Amino acid sequence: MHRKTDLLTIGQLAERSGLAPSALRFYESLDLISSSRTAGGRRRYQRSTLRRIAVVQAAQRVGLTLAEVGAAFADLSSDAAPTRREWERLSSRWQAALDARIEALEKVRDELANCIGCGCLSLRRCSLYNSGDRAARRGVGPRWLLGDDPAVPVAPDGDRR
Amino acid sequence: MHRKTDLLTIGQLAERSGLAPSALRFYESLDLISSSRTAGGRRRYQRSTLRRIAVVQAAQRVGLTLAEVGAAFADLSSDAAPTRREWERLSSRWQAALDARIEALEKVRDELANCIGCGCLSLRRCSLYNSGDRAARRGVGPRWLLGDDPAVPVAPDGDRR
DNA sequence: GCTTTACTTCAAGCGCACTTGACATGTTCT
DNA sequence: AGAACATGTCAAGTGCGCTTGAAGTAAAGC
Repeated sequence: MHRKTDLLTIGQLAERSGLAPSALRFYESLDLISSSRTAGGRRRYQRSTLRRIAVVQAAQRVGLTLAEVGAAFADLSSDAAPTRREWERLSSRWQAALDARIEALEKVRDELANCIGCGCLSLRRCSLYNSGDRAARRGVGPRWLLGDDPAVPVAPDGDRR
Repeated sequence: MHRKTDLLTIGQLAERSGLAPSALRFYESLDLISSSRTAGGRRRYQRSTLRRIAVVQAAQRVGLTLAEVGAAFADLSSDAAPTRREWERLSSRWQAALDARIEALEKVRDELANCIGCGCLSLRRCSLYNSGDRAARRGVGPRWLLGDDPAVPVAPDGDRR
Protein backbone atom coordinates (compact mmCIF):
# COMPACT_ATOMS: atom_id res chain seq x y z
CA MET A 1 0.00 0.00 0.00
CA HIS A 2 1.16 3.45 -0.61
CA ARG A 3 -0.74 5.55 1.79
CA LYS A 4 2.06 7.94 2.39
CA THR A 5 0.15 10.20 4.71
CA ASP A 6 -3.38 10.95 5.72
CA LEU A 7 -3.49 13.92 3.46
CA LEU A 8 -5.81 14.13 0.52
CA THR A 9 -5.13 15.55 -2.90
CA ILE A 10 -7.62 17.95 -4.32
CA GLY A 11 -8.88 15.27 -6.63
CA GLN A 12 -9.52 12.91 -3.78
CA LEU A 13 -11.22 15.56 -1.76
CA ALA A 14 -13.31 16.45 -4.77
CA GLU A 15 -14.39 12.91 -5.26
CA ARG A 16 -15.19 12.34 -1.65
CA SER A 17 -17.01 15.58 -1.11
CA GLY A 18 -18.85 15.60 -4.38
CA LEU A 19 -17.55 19.04 -5.22
CA ALA A 20 -15.49 19.94 -8.24
CA PRO A 21 -11.83 20.77 -7.70
CA SER A 22 -12.56 24.25 -8.94
CA ALA A 23 -15.16 24.61 -6.23
CA LEU A 24 -12.67 23.54 -3.61
CA ARG A 25 -10.15 26.08 -4.81
CA PHE A 26 -12.88 28.62 -4.76
CA TYR A 27 -13.78 27.72 -1.19
CA GLU A 28 -10.18 28.02 -0.27
CA SER A 29 -10.01 31.45 -1.81
CA LEU A 30 -12.82 32.38 0.53
CA ASP A 31 -10.97 30.83 3.45
CA LEU A 32 -13.66 28.31 4.03
CA ILE A 33 -11.14 25.53 3.90
CA SER A 34 -7.39 25.46 4.03
CA SER A 35 -4.59 23.31 2.73
CA SER A 36 -0.93 22.70 3.11
CA ARG A 37 1.26 22.39 0.07
CA THR A 38 3.75 19.89 -1.21
CA ALA A 39 7.20 20.98 -2.15
CA GLY A 40 5.95 21.36 -5.67
CA GLY A 41 2.99 23.49 -4.68
CA ARG A 42 0.18 20.99 -4.84
CA ARG A 43 -2.53 21.19 -2.25
CA ARG A 44 -2.85 18.63 0.47
CA TYR A 45 -5.91 18.51 2.64
CA GLN A 46 -6.46 17.00 6.01
CA ARG A 47 -9.25 14.54 6.32
CA SER A 48 -11.08 16.87 8.65
CA THR A 49 -11.57 19.12 5.68
CA LEU A 50 -14.23 16.74 4.54
CA ARG A 51 -16.13 17.46 7.68
CA ARG A 52 -15.64 21.12 7.24
CA ILE A 53 -17.09 20.87 3.78
CA ALA A 54 -20.03 18.96 5.16
CA VAL A 55 -20.65 21.85 7.50
CA VAL A 56 -20.48 24.29 4.64
CA GLN A 57 -22.97 22.26 2.71
CA ALA A 58 -25.27 22.06 5.66
CA ALA A 59 -25.15 25.80 5.96
CA GLN A 60 -25.91 26.20 2.30
CA ARG A 61 -28.92 23.99 2.62
CA VAL A 62 -30.00 26.16 5.47
CA GLY A 63 -29.79 29.03 3.05
CA LEU A 64 -26.66 30.83 4.10
CA THR A 65 -24.34 32.40 1.61
CA LEU A 66 -20.74 31.36 1.58
CA ALA A 67 -19.81 34.73 2.96
CA GLU A 68 -22.04 34.13 5.93
CA VAL A 69 -20.55 30.74 6.45
CA GLY A 70 -17.15 32.33 6.32
CA ALA A 71 -18.18 34.84 8.94
CA ALA A 72 -19.43 32.07 11.15
CA PHE A 73 -16.22 30.16 10.66
CA ALA A 74 -14.15 33.16 11.54
CA ASP A 75 -15.18 32.63 15.13
CA LEU A 76 -14.00 29.09 15.14
CA SER A 77 -10.83 28.21 16.86
CA SER A 78 -9.72 25.40 14.65
CA ASP A 79 -9.07 25.81 11.02
CA ALA A 80 -10.13 22.29 10.36
CA ALA A 81 -13.47 21.16 11.69
CA PRO A 82 -15.39 22.76 14.53
CA THR A 83 -15.25 21.31 17.97
CA ARG A 84 -18.35 19.85 19.32
CA ARG A 85 -19.19 22.90 21.31
CA GLU A 86 -18.63 25.17 18.39
CA TRP A 87 -20.71 23.01 16.20
CA GLU A 88 -23.50 23.10 18.71
CA ARG A 89 -23.38 26.82 18.71
CA LEU A 90 -23.34 27.10 14.96
CA SER A 91 -25.96 24.55 14.28
CA SER A 92 -28.40 25.82 16.80
CA ARG A 93 -28.08 29.29 15.40
CA TRP A 94 -28.57 28.01 11.92
CA GLN A 95 -31.51 26.04 13.02
CA ALA A 96 -33.23 29.15 14.16
CA ALA A 97 -32.65 30.69 10.77
CA LEU A 98 -33.97 27.60 9.15
CA ASP A 99 -37.06 27.63 11.28
CA ALA A 100 -37.71 31.18 10.29
CA ARG A 101 -37.33 30.33 6.68
CA ILE A 102 -39.63 27.38 6.89
CA GLU A 103 -42.16 29.46 8.67
CA ALA A 104 -42.02 32.08 5.98
CA LEU A 105 -42.57 29.48 3.33
CA GLU A 106 -45.42 27.98 5.21
CA LYS A 107 -47.00 31.32 5.27
CA VAL A 108 -46.69 31.63 1.55
CA ARG A 109 -48.14 28.18 1.23
CA ASP A 110 -51.10 29.10 3.33
CA GLU A 111 -51.68 32.25 1.42
CA LEU A 112 -51.51 30.30 -1.74
CA ALA A 113 -53.90 27.70 -0.42
CA ASN A 114 -56.21 30.43 0.65
CA CYS A 115 -55.94 31.98 -2.67
CA ILE A 116 -56.79 29.00 -4.74
CA GLY A 117 -60.39 29.19 -3.89
CA CYS A 118 -60.61 32.77 -2.95
CA GLY A 119 -61.88 34.43 -6.02
CA CYS A 120 -58.52 35.94 -6.17
CA LEU A 121 -59.50 38.17 -8.93
CA SER A 122 -61.19 40.47 -6.56
CA LEU A 123 -57.98 42.04 -5.62
CA ARG A 124 -58.75 43.65 -2.44
CA ARG A 125 -59.53 40.51 -0.64
CA CYS A 126 -56.50 38.45 -1.53
CA SER A 127 -53.71 38.19 0.94
CA LEU A 128 -51.19 37.16 -1.61
CA TYR A 129 -52.08 40.07 -3.72
CA ASN A 130 -52.02 42.46 -0.89
CA SER A 131 -48.75 41.33 0.49
CA GLY A 132 -47.35 41.79 -2.97
CA ASP A 133 -48.77 45.20 -3.44
CA ARG A 134 -47.06 46.49 -0.41
CA ALA A 135 -43.86 44.67 -0.80
CA ALA A 136 -41.73 47.69 -0.65
CA ARG A 137 -38.23 46.62 -1.24
CA ARG A 138 -35.08 48.34 -0.31
CA GLY A 139 -34.51 50.58 -3.24
CA VAL A 140 -31.01 49.61 -3.93
CA GLY A 141 -28.69 47.03 -2.67
CA PRO A 142 -27.36 43.63 -3.35
CA ARG A 143 -29.59 40.70 -4.08
CA TRP A 144 -28.98 39.02 -0.80
CA LEU A 145 -31.06 41.56 0.98
CA LEU A 146 -34.09 40.53 -0.92
CA GLY A 147 -36.08 38.38 1.35
CA ASP A 148 -38.22 35.41 0.87
CA ASP A 149 -40.32 36.75 3.54
CA PRO A 150 -43.52 37.92 2.04
CA ALA A 151 -45.39 39.09 4.97
CA VAL A 152 -42.99 41.12 6.95
CA PRO A 153 -43.06 44.45 5.27
CA VAL A 154 -39.49 45.45 5.24
CA ALA A 155 -39.61 49.10 4.72
CA PRO A 156 -42.89 50.66 3.92
CA ASP A 157 -41.34 53.33 1.86
CA GLY A 158 -41.67 53.33 -1.84
CA ASP A 159 -38.80 53.31 -4.16
CA ARG A 160 -36.06 55.73 -3.74
CA ARG A 161 -32.82 56.39 -5.29
CA MET B 1 -59.24 65.88 -11.91
CA HIS B 2 -56.89 64.34 -14.31
CA ARG B 3 -57.60 60.70 -14.44
CA LYS B 4 -57.60 60.49 -18.17
CA THR B 5 -57.83 56.73 -18.30
CA ASP B 6 -57.42 53.72 -16.12
CA LEU B 7 -53.95 53.18 -17.39
CA LEU B 8 -50.92 53.39 -15.15
CA THR B 9 -47.58 54.92 -15.91
CA ILE B 10 -44.53 52.91 -15.14
CA GLY B 11 -43.88 55.08 -12.14
CA GLN B 12 -47.30 54.45 -10.74
CA LEU B 13 -47.03 50.77 -11.35
CA ALA B 14 -43.65 50.78 -9.71
CA GLU B 15 -44.95 52.49 -6.66
CA ARG B 16 -47.92 50.28 -6.34
CA SER B 17 -46.12 47.04 -6.97
CA GLY B 18 -43.08 47.86 -4.94
CA LEU B 19 -40.84 47.07 -7.88
CA ALA B 20 -38.43 49.49 -9.46
CA PRO B 21 -39.26 50.81 -12.91
CA SER B 22 -36.19 49.08 -14.18
CA ALA B 23 -37.52 45.80 -12.88
CA LEU B 24 -40.79 46.38 -14.66
CA ARG B 25 -39.02 47.04 -17.92
CA PHE B 26 -37.00 43.96 -17.31
CA TYR B 27 -40.11 41.89 -16.71
CA GLU B 28 -41.56 43.27 -19.86
CA SER B 29 -38.47 42.27 -21.77
CA LEU B 30 -39.16 38.75 -20.54
CA ASP B 31 -42.79 39.02 -21.58
CA LEU B 32 -44.00 38.61 -18.06
CA ILE B 33 -46.04 41.74 -18.38
CA SER B 34 -47.07 43.87 -21.29
CA SER B 35 -47.88 47.47 -21.97
CA SER B 36 -49.38 49.69 -24.54
CA ARG B 37 -47.64 52.86 -25.55
CA THR B 38 -48.60 56.47 -25.78
CA ALA B 39 -48.08 58.36 -28.99
CA GLY B 40 -44.77 59.44 -27.60
CA GLY B 41 -43.64 55.95 -26.73
CA ARG B 42 -44.23 55.89 -23.00
CA ARG B 43 -45.56 52.70 -21.45
CA ARG B 44 -49.10 52.50 -20.15
CA TYR B 45 -50.17 49.56 -18.06
CA GLN B 46 -53.57 48.17 -17.32
CA ARG B 47 -54.49 47.82 -13.73
CA SER B 48 -54.62 44.10 -14.10
CA THR B 49 -50.88 44.21 -14.52
CA LEU B 50 -50.65 44.70 -10.81
CA ARG B 51 -52.33 41.41 -10.33
CA ARG B 52 -50.05 39.81 -12.80
CA ILE B 53 -47.08 41.11 -10.90
CA ALA B 54 -48.50 39.78 -7.69
CA VAL B 55 -48.65 36.40 -9.31
CA VAL B 56 -45.05 36.69 -10.42
CA GLN B 57 -44.01 37.57 -6.94
CA ALA B 58 -45.94 34.70 -5.50
CA ALA B 59 -44.15 32.40 -7.87
CA GLN B 60 -40.82 33.82 -6.90
CA ARG B 61 -41.53 33.21 -3.30
CA VAL B 62 -42.39 29.69 -4.18
CA GLY B 63 -38.93 29.50 -5.63
CA LEU B 64 -39.53 29.63 -9.35
CA THR B 65 -37.26 31.46 -11.69
CA LEU B 66 -38.67 34.16 -13.89
CA ALA B 67 -38.13 31.92 -16.86
CA GLU B 68 -40.30 29.30 -15.24
CA VAL B 69 -42.94 31.85 -14.51
CA GLY B 70 -42.78 32.92 -18.10
CA ALA B 71 -43.28 29.36 -19.21
CA ALA B 72 -46.27 29.01 -16.95
CA PHE B 73 -47.70 32.24 -18.28
CA ALA B 74 -47.22 31.13 -21.82
CA ASP B 75 -50.12 28.76 -21.28
CA LEU B 76 -52.38 31.52 -20.16
CA SER B 77 -55.02 32.85 -22.43
CA SER B 78 -55.08 36.39 -21.27
CA ASP B 79 -52.12 38.64 -21.43
CA ALA B 80 -53.28 40.50 -18.40
CA ALA B 81 -54.14 38.52 -15.32
CA PRO B 82 -55.09 34.88 -15.24
CA THR B 83 -58.68 33.81 -15.07
CA ARG B 84 -59.81 32.13 -11.98
CA ARG B 85 -59.52 28.70 -13.42
CA GLU B 86 -56.06 29.39 -14.72
CA TRP B 87 -54.99 30.74 -11.42
CA GLU B 88 -56.27 27.68 -9.71
CA ARG B 89 -54.25 25.53 -11.98
CA LEU B 90 -51.10 27.56 -11.54
CA SER B 91 -51.33 28.00 -7.87
CA SER B 92 -52.07 24.42 -7.09
CA ARG B 93 -49.11 23.37 -9.15
CA TRP B 94 -46.92 25.85 -7.41
CA GLN B 95 -48.19 24.73 -4.12
CA ALA B 96 -46.92 21.28 -4.77
CA ALA B 97 -43.50 22.70 -5.49
CA LEU B 98 -43.67 24.72 -2.35
CA ASP B 99 -44.65 21.73 -0.30
CA ALA B 100 -41.70 19.85 -1.66
CA ARG B 101 -39.40 22.66 -0.80
CA ILE B 102 -40.71 22.97 2.69
CA GLU B 103 -40.38 19.28 3.17
CA ALA B 104 -36.78 19.38 2.06
CA LEU B 105 -36.05 22.15 4.50
CA GLU B 106 -37.76 20.31 7.27
CA LYS B 107 -35.55 17.40 6.58
CA VAL B 108 -32.50 19.56 6.88
CA ARG B 109 -33.90 20.97 10.06
CA ASP B 110 -34.39 17.57 11.55
CA GLU B 111 -30.96 16.49 10.55
CA LEU B 112 -29.56 19.58 12.09
CA ALA B 113 -31.52 19.00 15.26
CA ASN B 114 -30.28 15.50 15.35
CA CYS B 115 -26.84 16.69 14.79
CA ILE B 116 -26.68 19.22 17.52
CA GLY B 117 -26.25 16.64 20.19
CA CYS B 118 -24.98 13.86 18.09
CA GLY B 119 -21.29 13.96 18.60
CA CYS B 120 -21.23 14.96 15.03
CA LEU B 121 -17.55 14.69 14.88
CA SER B 122 -17.79 11.01 14.41
CA LEU B 123 -18.57 11.37 10.82
CA ARG B 124 -20.01 8.12 9.96
CA ARG B 125 -22.90 8.48 12.24
CA CYS B 126 -24.10 11.89 11.26
CA SER B 127 -27.02 12.15 8.95
CA LEU B 128 -26.18 15.65 7.90
CA TYR B 129 -22.77 14.59 6.96
CA ASN B 130 -23.91 11.55 5.17
CA SER B 131 -26.69 13.14 3.30
CA GLY B 132 -24.24 14.70 1.01
CA ASP B 133 -27.19 14.03 -1.18
CA ARG B 134 -26.54 16.81 -3.46
CA ALA B 135 -29.35 15.79 -5.68
CA ALA B 136 -31.48 18.84 -5.83
CA ARG B 137 -28.64 21.03 -6.83
CA ARG B 138 -29.77 22.74 -9.97
CA GLY B 139 -27.80 25.90 -10.26
CA VAL B 140 -29.57 27.22 -7.31
CA GLY B 141 -27.60 30.09 -6.01
CA PRO B 142 -28.76 32.61 -3.55
CA ARG B 143 -32.31 32.55 -4.65
CA TRP B 144 -33.53 30.90 -1.52
CA LEU B 145 -32.20 33.34 0.87
CA LEU B 146 -33.14 34.23 4.32
CA GLY B 147 -35.57 36.94 5.05
CA ASP B 148 -34.50 40.50 5.14
CA ASP B 149 -35.41 40.89 8.63
CA PRO B 150 -32.68 39.39 10.71
CA ALA B 151 -34.91 38.63 13.60
CA VAL B 152 -32.74 35.61 13.62
CA PRO B 153 -29.09 36.42 13.69
CA VAL B 154 -27.62 34.01 11.27
CA ALA B 155 -24.19 35.39 10.96
CA PRO B 156 -22.27 36.56 13.97
CA ASP B 157 -22.74 40.21 14.35
CA GLY B 158 -20.31 41.33 11.72
CA ASP B 159 -23.33 42.44 9.88
CA ARG B 160 -22.68 44.38 6.81
CA ARG B 161 -25.08 46.44 4.92
C1' DG C 1 13.77 9.35 -19.88
C1' DC C 2 9.42 10.22 -21.39
C1' DT C 3 4.60 10.33 -21.50
C1' DT C 4 0.38 10.88 -19.12
C1' DT C 5 -2.32 12.59 -15.75
C1' DA C 6 -3.20 15.62 -12.13
C1' DC C 7 -2.42 19.63 -10.66
C1' DT C 8 -1.10 25.01 -10.55
C1' DT C 9 -2.50 30.17 -11.42
C1' DC C 10 -5.02 33.77 -13.35
C1' DA C 11 -8.58 35.82 -16.01
C1' DA C 12 -12.77 35.56 -17.91
C1' DG C 13 -17.43 33.72 -18.41
C1' DC C 14 -22.15 32.11 -16.93
C1' DG C 15 -27.03 32.29 -15.19
C1' DC C 16 -30.15 34.85 -12.56
C1' DA C 17 -32.48 39.05 -11.39
C1' DC C 18 -31.96 43.11 -11.64
C1' DT C 19 -29.57 48.05 -11.30
C1' DT C 20 -26.88 51.86 -13.02
C1' DG C 21 -25.38 55.18 -16.20
C1' DA C 22 -25.42 57.87 -20.30
C1' DC C 23 -28.00 60.30 -23.17
C1' DA C 24 -32.33 61.38 -25.67
C1' DT C 25 -37.16 62.59 -25.59
C1' DG C 26 -42.03 62.94 -23.85
C1' DT C 27 -45.31 65.17 -20.54
C1' DT C 28 -46.78 68.32 -17.11
C1' DC C 29 -46.83 72.60 -14.61
C1' DT C 30 -46.64 77.42 -14.46
C1' DA D 1 -42.81 78.95 -23.86
C1' DG D 2 -39.81 77.08 -20.88
C1' DA D 3 -38.44 74.61 -16.79
C1' DA D 4 -38.82 70.39 -14.35
C1' DC D 5 -39.49 65.87 -14.23
C1' DA D 6 -40.75 61.26 -15.87
C1' DT D 7 -39.61 58.07 -19.13
C1' DG D 8 -37.38 56.04 -23.31
C1' DT D 9 -33.26 52.87 -25.04
C1' DC D 10 -29.12 50.43 -24.80
C1' DA D 11 -24.93 48.78 -22.82
C1' DA D 12 -22.59 47.58 -19.00
C1' DG D 13 -22.25 46.45 -14.15
C1' DT D 14 -23.38 43.71 -9.69
C1' DG D 15 -23.44 39.72 -6.40
C1' DC D 16 -23.33 34.88 -5.80
C1' DG D 17 -21.39 30.45 -6.68
C1' DC D 18 -19.15 28.59 -9.29
C1' DT D 19 -17.00 26.79 -14.18
C1' DT D 20 -14.03 27.17 -18.16
C1' DG D 21 -9.95 28.02 -20.66
C1' DA D 22 -5.16 28.97 -21.37
C1' DA D 23 -0.65 28.14 -20.31
C1' DG D 24 2.51 26.08 -17.48
C1' DT D 25 4.40 22.50 -13.68
C1' DA D 26 4.64 18.32 -10.72
C1' DA D 27 4.20 13.66 -9.91
C1' DA D 28 3.27 8.85 -11.37
C1' DG D 29 3.72 5.05 -14.46
C1' DC D 30 6.26 2.61 -17.86
